[in-house]
Amino acid sequence: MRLVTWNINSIRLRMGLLRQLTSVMAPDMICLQEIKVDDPLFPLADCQELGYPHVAFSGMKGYNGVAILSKLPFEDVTSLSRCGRDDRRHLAVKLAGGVQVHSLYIPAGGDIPDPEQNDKFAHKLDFLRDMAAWCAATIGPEDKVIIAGDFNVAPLENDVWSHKQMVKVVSHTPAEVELLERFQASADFVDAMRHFVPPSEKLFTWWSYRSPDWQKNDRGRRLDHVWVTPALRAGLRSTLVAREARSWTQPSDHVPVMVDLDL
DNA sequence: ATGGTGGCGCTGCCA
Repeated sequence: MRLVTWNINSIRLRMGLLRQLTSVMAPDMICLQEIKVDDPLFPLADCQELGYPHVAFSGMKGYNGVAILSKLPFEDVTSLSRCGRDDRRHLAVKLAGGVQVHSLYIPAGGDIPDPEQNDKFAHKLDFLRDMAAWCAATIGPEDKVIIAGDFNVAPLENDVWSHKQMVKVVSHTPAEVELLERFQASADFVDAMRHFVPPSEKLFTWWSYRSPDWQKNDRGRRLDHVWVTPALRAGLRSTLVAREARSWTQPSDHVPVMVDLDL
């Protein structure tokens, strides 16, 4: 099974790029984040025309929103609310055979890395705690679960262009990294990308819109992740970051991340 | 130290 996760930053604006992605990579499943469209306006027919008859989506007007496109049939579509908010950041489906696939969009957290001064950072930390508690309570040791999405945290030193210059910048602060690790430990998740790429190697999935020379300076971060439970570890086959997508016409600031695995 | 860009949708909010 080939799975791709992508923060598309408006599905309606980038339907053409989604088509490009499907023709280049031919994924069986696509987890999308930041679709930025209310459910009644979701381009369902367009997604099905791309070869994905099974589509789940949970959107809202203007912000957030997650979706799952699939060639494989699924059931038990669940839109999960986190931190008592209905902000459309977590969607789960179940494939035949019981494998769960989740599309997740963790809050970015604003600019100031202090929960006392910044409600958005407090929300991000709460969201990470919520995920850890929920996974610990609902995922058993034999369960096959894939959680993919924009986690908005770059945990390792080589998940950012400069650990030293980023350690006080939201996305790479110790408080977030520690809670992301707790979330990861809650179901003993395997980081599928780092399963193949050693931690000594830089690996990014996002480059800011604010640096026009993003290729030259390469000041990226690895904000997008695919995690699998131990029951799927032996099935992991390969991973790829579609870095070239950052140079597509009118790109998202995130690029697609692909993982091949046997279920 | 600062400001830099982009999407939504029409005013600032969010990333």
